[in-house]
Amino acid sequence: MPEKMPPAYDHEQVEDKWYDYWLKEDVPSAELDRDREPFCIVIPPPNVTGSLHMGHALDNTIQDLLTRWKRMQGYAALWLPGTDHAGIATQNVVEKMLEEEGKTRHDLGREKFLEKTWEVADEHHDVIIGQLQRLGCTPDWSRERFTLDEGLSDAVREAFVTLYEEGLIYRGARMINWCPRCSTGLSDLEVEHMDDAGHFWHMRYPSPDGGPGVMVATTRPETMLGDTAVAVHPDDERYADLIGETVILPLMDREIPVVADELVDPEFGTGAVKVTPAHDPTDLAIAQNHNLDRVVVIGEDGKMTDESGQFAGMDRFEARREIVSALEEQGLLEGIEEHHHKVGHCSRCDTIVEPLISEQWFVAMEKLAADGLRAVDDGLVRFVPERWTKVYREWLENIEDWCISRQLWWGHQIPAWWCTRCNQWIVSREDPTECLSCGVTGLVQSPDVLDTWFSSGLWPFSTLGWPEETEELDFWFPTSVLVTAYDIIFFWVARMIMDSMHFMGEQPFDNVFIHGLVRTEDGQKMSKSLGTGVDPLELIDEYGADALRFALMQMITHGQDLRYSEDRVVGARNFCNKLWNMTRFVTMNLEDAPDEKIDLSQSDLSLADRWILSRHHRMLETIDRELTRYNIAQATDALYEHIWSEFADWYVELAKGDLYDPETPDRKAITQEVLRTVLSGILRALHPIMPFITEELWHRLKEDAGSIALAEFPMADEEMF
RNA sequence: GGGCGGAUAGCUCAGUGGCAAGAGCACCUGCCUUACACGCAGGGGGUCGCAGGUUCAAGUCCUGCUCCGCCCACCA
Repeated sequence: MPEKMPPAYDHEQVEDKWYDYWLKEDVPSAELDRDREPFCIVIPPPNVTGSLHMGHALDNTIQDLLTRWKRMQGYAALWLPGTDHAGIATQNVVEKMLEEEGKTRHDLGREKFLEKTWEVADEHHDVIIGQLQRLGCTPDWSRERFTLDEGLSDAVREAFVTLYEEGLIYRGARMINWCPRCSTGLSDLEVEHMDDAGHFWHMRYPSPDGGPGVMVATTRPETMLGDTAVAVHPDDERYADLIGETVILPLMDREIPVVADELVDPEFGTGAVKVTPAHDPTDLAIAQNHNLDRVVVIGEDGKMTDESGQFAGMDRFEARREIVSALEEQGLLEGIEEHHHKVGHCSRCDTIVEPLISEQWFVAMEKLAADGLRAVDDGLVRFVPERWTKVYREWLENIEDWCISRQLWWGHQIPAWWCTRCNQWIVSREDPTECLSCGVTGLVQSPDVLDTWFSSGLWPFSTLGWPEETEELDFWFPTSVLVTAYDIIFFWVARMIMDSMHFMGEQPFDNVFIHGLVRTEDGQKMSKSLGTGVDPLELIDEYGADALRFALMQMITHGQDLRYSEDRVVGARNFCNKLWNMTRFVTMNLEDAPDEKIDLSQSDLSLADRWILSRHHRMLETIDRELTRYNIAQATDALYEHIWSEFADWYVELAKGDLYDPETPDRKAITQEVLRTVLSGILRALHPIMPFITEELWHRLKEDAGSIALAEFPMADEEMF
């Protein structure tokens, strides 16, 4: 006899027990079994920058649900877990910790700083794994990976060297986004363009003969110190006479030419553009058309360089103020307008980025992008919902080369060594001890590390063993589905597809299921720093993991952001209680059930029996159909509706008549069989969403069934009835 | 400047051209009926953003517009 069930479900009595049981029973482990169909999901590796938020809870519940569902259907289902070192993000977290002690990373030095970062990363890793387990997630822990572990580092090196050998990675001086605070180059994606309130300063560059010269307008007066020309549109009649002439650059007393260039928009500002080739991408393009000099006036530290005359050494924004007042004193400032414009900020530390010409490593994107486009054009990768394909396409069609080197410490150091004698880079799979050309020893490795997304791009195959030709790759690759939010389609999804097409010759995954972001009840972004974040663990403590999972799965929409509301979790907790009490009722009424299982297909079923069995079948079909289409909320709702409105409200109520009538023992036996059959089917179907309570209730039901064998739980590929 | 998404009950949202538009929460009225008050039975509440059009039939398809949100882009 099972112990008596209390009248309310208490998740705390259940959850840890079953997670330990799953580990003991090896439930998460995926067996490479060629007699079964492969199914594989690789986790979007959480950053080891902190703990998991609601978005992770959502994303990982979906993956756990899909994995459990496939596992129950008999697939060789692998959900491969891991974490991401998250280069710049983690480095920033550690730098902020040091800042509180009044230190910078340079006070520690590279080695000590990395030691500290490993400590922080390990700590966060353990928190993250604990959180996934509390959530009930069952990825195959024996295959867990980290983007900085040995195997993945080998994969990174293999990818880098191969691309270099193919001429797809090159080093060059190009204009990039520079964060003076992080003191590193950034990729275009790592810059957030924010609509900042600024000013539009109109200033006059007079003619050498003392004439009026030309009026230019700028939002960044400090760059004027590096001007080497003024540009106007070739067809702009206002300035026709000036083209080919020169003007005097104020404050620097430099004579600079007026050039004509199609890139100038005559409608904007004064129609005359000050040209600062070293600090603006458009200006650089103009400079290249006219062979203009580049004068670097802003350094990597965000301070004015020695080329800045009297402003040398000033912070760039201090210089801006000083220059404006200096121009004003000289009567050359002819107007200030309020001006809202997009200003690039470092996505990690919010500092205003500075466009600089810098020597960096780049990935040439043209060929890779073509491969990436082919993947969707040939239907190798399918986005769900389909509309994201267009977003993906448009990004790839307009892509620029990718700056992959970072002047940071936390990450994969670039496998390139400088030979001072030959003045060339040696890029190699093995750490070279001497120059391959001249044999000189004492080569120095580039101190730079790779953009963190370089390693994540390889994730779907590096985690399965690439560049080794492993059995795992052969069996599980391409993986089945990638589950992620839309905000990293460019950063990550696109790069995985390109890399996979390039290195593996096939797609990394057949489907990409894109979901939205979890927002607060009033639609704000959830953010720890804004205090709008909700900690999934607190909800699990209060309502249980199953309630949280169920609520999240009910809220999923296709690529639409979802608003989190605690009411949903309360509702899901109530649903758990309903389920608990349904099972309590059924087990109480099964105590005197016959020892022999009744074959319902040979029984004289009542209308109610036939109705609930048919509804039950319909529900199972709906689940399968909707999950196949990634309509997770629809599947979840179908369960809820069937369990509560059909089974509990109607069948269980109707069953009471038969159960309590001593005159009709045959009827009662059939009813008992139907109750047991439908309830066990419900528990199985619900298990991928609510694994803890269903496992508990299943075992209670099974115990109660005595000698009658129920199909093994949670395997559902056996006969349901 | 380009692109995308949304606008359906007080709130959050389902709704895959066709029975009288749905759910959860909230609200109202009864019920502690021995599985469950985290519950049961019942109820009120919507000109489906606006204007046209296609169709026997439109919340659903087409066109235009309004408002909200997001993404991309080197307009100084």
